[in-house]
Amino acid sequence: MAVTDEAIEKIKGMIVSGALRPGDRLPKESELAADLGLSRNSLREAVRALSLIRILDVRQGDGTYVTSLDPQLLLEALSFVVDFHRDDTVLEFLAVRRILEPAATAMAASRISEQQLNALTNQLDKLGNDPSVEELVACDLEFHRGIVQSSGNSVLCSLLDGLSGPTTRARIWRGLTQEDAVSRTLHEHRAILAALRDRDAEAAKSWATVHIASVEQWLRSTL
Amino acid sequence: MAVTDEAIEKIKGMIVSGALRPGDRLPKESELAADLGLSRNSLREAVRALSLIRILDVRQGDGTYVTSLDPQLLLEALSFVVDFHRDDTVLEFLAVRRILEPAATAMAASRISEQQLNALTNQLDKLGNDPSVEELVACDLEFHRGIVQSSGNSVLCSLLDGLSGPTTRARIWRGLTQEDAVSRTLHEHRAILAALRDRDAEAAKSWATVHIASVEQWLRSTL
DNA sequence: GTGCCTGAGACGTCGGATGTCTTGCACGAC
DNA sequence: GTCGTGCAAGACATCCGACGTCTCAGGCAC
Repeated sequence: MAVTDEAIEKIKGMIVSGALRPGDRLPKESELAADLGLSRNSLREAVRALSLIRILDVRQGDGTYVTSLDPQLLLEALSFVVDFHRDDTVLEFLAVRRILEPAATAMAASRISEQQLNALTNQLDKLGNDPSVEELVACDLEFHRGIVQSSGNSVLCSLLDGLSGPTTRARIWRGLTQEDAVSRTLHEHRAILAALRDRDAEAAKSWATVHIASVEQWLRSTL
Repeated sequence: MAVTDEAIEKIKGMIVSGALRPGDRLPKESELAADLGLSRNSLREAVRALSLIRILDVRQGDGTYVTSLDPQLLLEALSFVVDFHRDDTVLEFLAVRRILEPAATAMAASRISEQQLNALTNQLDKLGNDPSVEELVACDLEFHRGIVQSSGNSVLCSLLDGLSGPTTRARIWRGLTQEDAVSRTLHEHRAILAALRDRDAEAAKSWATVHIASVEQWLRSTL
């Protein structure tokens, strides 16, 4: 194994074993390189790789630190990876989202706060009845993110956030080519929100499924 | 933005835009560095970071290539990230798995081949009635992976593969501390397999839920 | 035709030099 | 005494050039 890969594993080991805790500062590059037995150049490759996936946080002029290691932060790297997927796998991502999002919405039904419900309502009201496609899709993302956050599971939330990225483009195409898509989306959002307000997990789940399935069906028919 | 980060973005852009396709070979380091306007060292940091998440594949003495970009390959990086999570978030991972795995099992019910069913049967038979805990957990992983592969969604499959890692340890603890866990697991596996053979998606889903929920419940009670 | 050998090409690693940024401290004005 | 400015140290950012190691292809011997 290359020395850089060894260094990656060793740093990973230090964190997993607890020798380095979230927020801790690493020894300076030259020291750490000497400790691990490699050059500073090679060590930097390892550090850079770990910082790309949000394990380390390097601050020029200051030092290198272990991040909080929150699921949210680490799964952020997921969206970077997901960006690379080509359009022919969008359907698979969408299928996964169709599994997760209704479940998250159902979970949210029993946990969402009045405050959050009002915030979602305001958000939908503000959008009006005839938004642009871009506005609608942005609102769509925000709406679902708000609900999923209320599921209380940060891993689930981050995962959906990462998966939603690649389907965003698909939703924009749909809005541009399918005429009733906008009004249908608005209607479905209202229905989901109403179900949440009723604390009706089953209804919320069903509406969420319908909501995503309609995108999926459209996409499947156009590919 | 640092030159290395710029390089990462530029390489990413070349791939996403299609200028570089899966399997393509990159210009040699010195050339690419010159093209992108940075030193070879800095470029190498970018390449190393992208190879950690399986975007690039560097082969010493040969060259640097774009990987296949399969969902399977890219989500493999997920397990690397997941390794960093501390035990207090295992429950959240397990909750996500409890959503995905039953859904995947249900999908498999209508698609799984006779051949695959027989393979799973053999696998369970080979394990016998009194396996060691380690054997059981290894078999458990293999069993579920086989089923999820039959769901026909490679994104789903890779995602579950990545999520299953951190819960593995939990399952081992359980096997060691809860006496009837082994026999119960064996029984549940048989039940899932029987449901699949009957092409009964609903039953398969329910058994899969029960299967995971029992681990989850035990874990929740011991933390 | 087969197999070994060799050389070119490309990545792997290293050491050092210089630039840039952050931070903390000391000094001086108010 | 307090606040603000300026300097200096520490740490990361970037670069250059050199040498080691590995892979692969082509030539040569059998």
